[in-house]
Amino acid sequence: MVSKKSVTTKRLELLADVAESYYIQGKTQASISDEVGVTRSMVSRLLTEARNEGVVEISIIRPIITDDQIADQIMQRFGIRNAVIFENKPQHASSNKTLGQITATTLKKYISPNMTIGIIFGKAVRDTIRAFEKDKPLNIKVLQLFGAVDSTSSSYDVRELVRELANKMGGTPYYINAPFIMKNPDTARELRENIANKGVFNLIHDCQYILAGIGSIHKQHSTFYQAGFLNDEDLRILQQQNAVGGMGGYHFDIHGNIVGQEIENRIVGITHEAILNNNIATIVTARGENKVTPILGALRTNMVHTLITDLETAKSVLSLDETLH
Amino acid sequence: MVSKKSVTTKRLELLADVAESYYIQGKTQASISDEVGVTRSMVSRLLTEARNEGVVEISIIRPIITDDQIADQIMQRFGIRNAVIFENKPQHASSNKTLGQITATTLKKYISPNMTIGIIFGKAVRDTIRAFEKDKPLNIKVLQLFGAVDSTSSSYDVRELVRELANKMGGTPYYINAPFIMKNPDTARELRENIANKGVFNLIHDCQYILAGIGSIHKQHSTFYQAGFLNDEDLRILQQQNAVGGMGGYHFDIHGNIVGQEIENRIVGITHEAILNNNIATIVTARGENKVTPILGALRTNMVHTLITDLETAKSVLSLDETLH
DNA sequence: ACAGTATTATCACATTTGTGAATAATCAAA
DNA sequence: TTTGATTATTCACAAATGTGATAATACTGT
Repeated sequence: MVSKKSVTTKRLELLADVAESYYIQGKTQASISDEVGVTRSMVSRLLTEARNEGVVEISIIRPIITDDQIADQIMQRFGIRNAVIFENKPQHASSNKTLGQITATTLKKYISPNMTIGIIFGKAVRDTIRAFEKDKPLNIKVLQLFGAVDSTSSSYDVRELVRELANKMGGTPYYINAPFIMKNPDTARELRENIANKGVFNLIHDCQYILAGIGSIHKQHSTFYQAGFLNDEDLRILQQQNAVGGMGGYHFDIHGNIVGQEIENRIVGITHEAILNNNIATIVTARGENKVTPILGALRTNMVHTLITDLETAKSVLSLDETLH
Repeated sequence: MVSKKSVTTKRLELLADVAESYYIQGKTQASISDEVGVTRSMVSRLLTEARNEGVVEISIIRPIITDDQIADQIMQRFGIRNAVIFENKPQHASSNKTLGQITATTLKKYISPNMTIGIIFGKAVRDTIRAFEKDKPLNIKVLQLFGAVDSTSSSYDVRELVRELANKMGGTPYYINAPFIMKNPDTARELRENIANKGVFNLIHDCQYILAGIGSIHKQHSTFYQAGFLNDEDLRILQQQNAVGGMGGYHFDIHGNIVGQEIENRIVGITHEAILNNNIATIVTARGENKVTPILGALRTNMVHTLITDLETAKSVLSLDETLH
């Protein structure tokens, strides 16, 4: 029982010790050979063995490169306040993960103590929250802006996201205790006005920033559809009204007009008017081929403050904008 | 806009390129200097710069060392089938994380395609699932064995855990759509029999393994209490009956007798009888000072198949067992 | 205990790397 | 354009590392 495996483990320990002395503590192989009690030559050989055995893990952290020219173009063309466009690095990392990282970094620049921010969920927002690194507690109120209780089939739980971000910011989460969409507009209104949700809806007026993803309204790409938030009928209605995408509960067409009002009425969450009235800065994060049209629509609504995307997507949005004016 | 930051970024890119050539591709500094077009001396200096700037991240992966002697003692003393006891490494890593890793590894040895397994949540189980590394899809049914919908204040979401493990095993999650505990035993029974949960409860009979954490019943340590699953009154009842710990919905005293039956009756989940009858192999993972007594109680119930813990805890359990026979 | 195998030590030498100091090139701002 | 300041080059040498060949030692299984 102590035979074969035990020897291997002991060896791995030795390799780890030697590797740590060398790579982490920066000792010379000669000094390590003294401490460990083997030849210096052997230390050299142990080090290569350590790397072969996977005891040493070396990773290179590449900077995220932004393209400020294209960002300026986007800002000017659509009259938005800020744009962050990062270059895609095909071989190195997942663009979605990078989008999350750079969105998290951007968000961090915006927030300051005691702020109130809201989140409109989506996969990019999830990636942002995951990439967000905790540091100083900032006492920030993090509001869930749309209901979502039944995330059984979804790949993320909205409450959990709100909680995680609040935790990382050293703040407080505020949930909406309701489903995303109801059958009846009256029920939706009732839930918005329900005492359990009163807190969040009152706080919305204090919101300085909203972190938002953009949703597609095609079955194949819509996470909201896949998560069961929207059903076939809902999508059909939206498509009929020429919706090209949405942010949480409201939708817009390619010209940036708000459409699908009757869907919005049935949704438990912040209305698009609230965002316009309160002049909240909306930070929008999205990327990918199937997000080009939705992003263009969103930019034209004049509700976007900051757009964060990758170069590929940004270029497509610009050229699509030129085609469809 | 392209000035200062852009230079820095360019520099970081260079550092990353050089570091990758050197550390990852294993090129010599001389050959790198040719490619990049700088002096060889400069390459040497760039490499140290890269490490100082945090461009190069080196980590040493230490083997987890197990103590098979103590494991044998535990197995013999309590008549359980397997025990994995790992040595604590004070300086190197969090023991909780290590517990998760070794539990995940052990679990991986047990499972094979098309199995059905159940999970009884807890912090150690969360850490296990987080540490579990996805590889071949095994088509495993992962059952949530206890209800839990209102995890607002909890640091983990049970559904999410079930989903994540199922995903990592390439299988299917089965949820219990109910709260953990009800006020009324009849409501609990009703929920167990409810069509929405029928699926899970039927599948329990196919369960080969259960991954379980052990809960404390003291306010300060009980995650279930902190998560609002159990309230003051519940804990009081359990303490009155000399409960020392629990696994999901059932509790036991220091002698391994099942207690708190009326609490168990109000809980929506698998009963302790089901586990005994079906002869399911229960893999228990827990560690820490405040888990010593609960672990001892659990071992004495004869429902534990495998115990995974650290050396410190294992020793305490053994000596406590000698004191209290 | 012993043969056979695997591992490490020993030694010697070639490569590779680190570093100081002086010089040259580059760059930003006046 | 000139001037400081920063940054890289050049060169030379010391220090550290990699590696082959052989001898010594440790380990395994019978």
